[in-house]
Amino acid sequence: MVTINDVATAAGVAPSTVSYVISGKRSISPKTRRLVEESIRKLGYHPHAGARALASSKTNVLALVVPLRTDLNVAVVMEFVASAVTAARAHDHDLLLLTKDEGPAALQRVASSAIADALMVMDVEAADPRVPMLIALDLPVVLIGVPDHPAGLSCVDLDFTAAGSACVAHLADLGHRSVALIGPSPAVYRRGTSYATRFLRGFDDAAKSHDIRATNRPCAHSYEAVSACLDDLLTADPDLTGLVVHNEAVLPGLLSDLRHRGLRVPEDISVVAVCPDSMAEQHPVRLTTVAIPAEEVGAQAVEMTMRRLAGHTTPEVRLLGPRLTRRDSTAAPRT
Amino acid sequence: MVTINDVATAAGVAPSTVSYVISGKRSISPKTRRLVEESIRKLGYHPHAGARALASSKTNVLALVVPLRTDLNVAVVMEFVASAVTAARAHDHDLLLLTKDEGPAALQRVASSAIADALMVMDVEAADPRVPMLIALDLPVVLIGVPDHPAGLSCVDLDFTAAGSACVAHLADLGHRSVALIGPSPAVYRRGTSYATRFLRGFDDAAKSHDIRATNRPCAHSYEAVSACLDDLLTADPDLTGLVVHNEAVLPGLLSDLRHRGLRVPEDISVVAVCPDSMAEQHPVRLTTVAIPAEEVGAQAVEMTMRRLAGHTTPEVRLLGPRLTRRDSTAAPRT
DNA sequence: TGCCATTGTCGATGCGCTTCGACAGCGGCG
DNA sequence: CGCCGCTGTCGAAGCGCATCGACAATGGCA
Repeated sequence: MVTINDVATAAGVAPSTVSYVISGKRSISPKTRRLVEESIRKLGYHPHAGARALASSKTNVLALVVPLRTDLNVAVVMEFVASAVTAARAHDHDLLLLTKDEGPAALQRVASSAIADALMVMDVEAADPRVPMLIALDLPVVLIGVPDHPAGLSCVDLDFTAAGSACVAHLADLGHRSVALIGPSPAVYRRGTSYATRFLRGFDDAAKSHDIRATNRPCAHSYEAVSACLDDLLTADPDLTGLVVHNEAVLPGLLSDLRHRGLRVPEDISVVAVCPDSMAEQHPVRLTTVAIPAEEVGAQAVEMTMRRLAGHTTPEVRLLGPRLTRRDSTAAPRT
Repeated sequence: MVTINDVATAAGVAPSTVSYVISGKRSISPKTRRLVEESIRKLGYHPHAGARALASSKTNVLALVVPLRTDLNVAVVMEFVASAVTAARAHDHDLLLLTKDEGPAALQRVASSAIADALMVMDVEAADPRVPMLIALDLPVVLIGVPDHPAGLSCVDLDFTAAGSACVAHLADLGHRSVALIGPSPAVYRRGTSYATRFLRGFDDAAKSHDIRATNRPCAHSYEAVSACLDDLLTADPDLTGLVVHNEAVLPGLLSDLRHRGLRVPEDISVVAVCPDSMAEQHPVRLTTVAIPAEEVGAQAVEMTMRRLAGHTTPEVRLLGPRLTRRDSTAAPRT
């Protein structure tokens, strides 16, 4: 293994000088800098991460806690993770992956073992048991999602309330008078995942203010569940002309079932989906969507984390404005 | 921060004794052990990861390199990652996530900074530029996928050749005489991803040995591509009765399009999909599948890695046998 | 009873790095 | 010309732990 001493010897300087060349924390003459940098390159020197962590109390590692369950969109999680990793690397940090399954204890462990410099936590529930622990932790923490009591924690998320409203507003503007929300699986609501509730609130509020009929129904992933869900909604209101789908996993089944029932999209029924833009084009009808900006959320989360690490201590809550893209799955209802 | 010294003082022993209690590398009297363990618990002691890494040259971290591209199934990658994280934790290791985008240099960096004890690399191409570098690395390395020249590296993967054969055999056994393979997107082949080629080989071999007509065609993700692909295949052979789909992303579009054409599954055409079992039930017709055992591959990869870390130096290549589950999308062709 | 092997514990050392105080050299100023 | 304040470099200390050799205490055996 190549150490800082090897580099120092090769360059004919003291080890501390090499350290200062690398960190830039003291001024170095151009000549010395060149000498040292050359030796580093020539020897292929990389500082030992453990030694560095020990001496400086910084690991240059960010820990990310992700949910593993499958009743929640895998593609979104993956997109988020990808973007977080990339953003972290851009700030010269690595990404350690933890799972929600490990519970609060894992967070303790990571914090007190000095494995990571900061925590990012996905899939935060309204009354998440991890929140009080995270607050006590005295590491920078950024939540993806917004719990009921974020206290001193930073949060970032799509503004789901606004997203719910945007979907309804779009349909209302097209002239629809009766719409339904097909929500996440019942398990998501049961868990108290806050985005589901927030979206529903936005949906209901907008329906009220636009004075249109609105119902909603959670829906599990299986084809049977989707089919039953549609049965319910269409029976309850045969005049239903607009569907808001806040559940990416059911989209294929749903569209297929609609066609099977002889309902054309968008002629007979309009569909607005809440999903990543990348999914919009994978269906026979290009979907009008409110995008889930997983990539942007990931980048923002990292950026907020880096700000905290840089000393900005005031927590922030960032809610990203929804972006609705009209494609081919929505139209004015037939009169 | 609580250090080993604090624990030692609290327990009235030397720091080294505490260390030995934790590592179990020397015998300790029951009395002392109890005393120390109690102090550890009481103080909430967790060894400092950096210090430990420095002193022992072990990080208890596994690095996993994943592909970020989206032309390859995200769900499979995610499932794999999830299983790897879980398995790693079961062995008291953490998982560091790297992306394929960072290229070979990132592997160098991780190795020579002693950030991780071993590397697991997904999405290995036939002539992957990372392979020679990995061989030179002198860290334990486990590849997910099989390159042309694995030299001294361990590999684990589904036996895609056998999987391709199994699909054809199943259709042939049902009485089909003409089948087609809808493969991954052209980009996957272009990249030289070995599983695509291996699957195709198994498919062709089995077709030959069962003496049935077989064609194949790569297919991109968009609905248009799927539709064009079906046009081609059905034009080329109107008597086509069996489809093998080695491309999870196109399944929804494909099934939808088949129905649109008036082709019923399985009455008019049988479909065998290669995908995770979890996807089989999400479609109107429950799909006969050869499972992509991402979870098992992840667990095996970690297990192989741990074996290497434990001193088993001989590399192994493990190919998991394919498992075909018959569901509702395959049947005998109408005569 | 005396010796040796075993068991259990302790101190000291060093892993590779960052960081702090010290200080030599130098130019600018009065 | 002499002093001061920079700039650039060095040496030493210490981060928290694992590990090695040393060694006291103990028990078994002759």
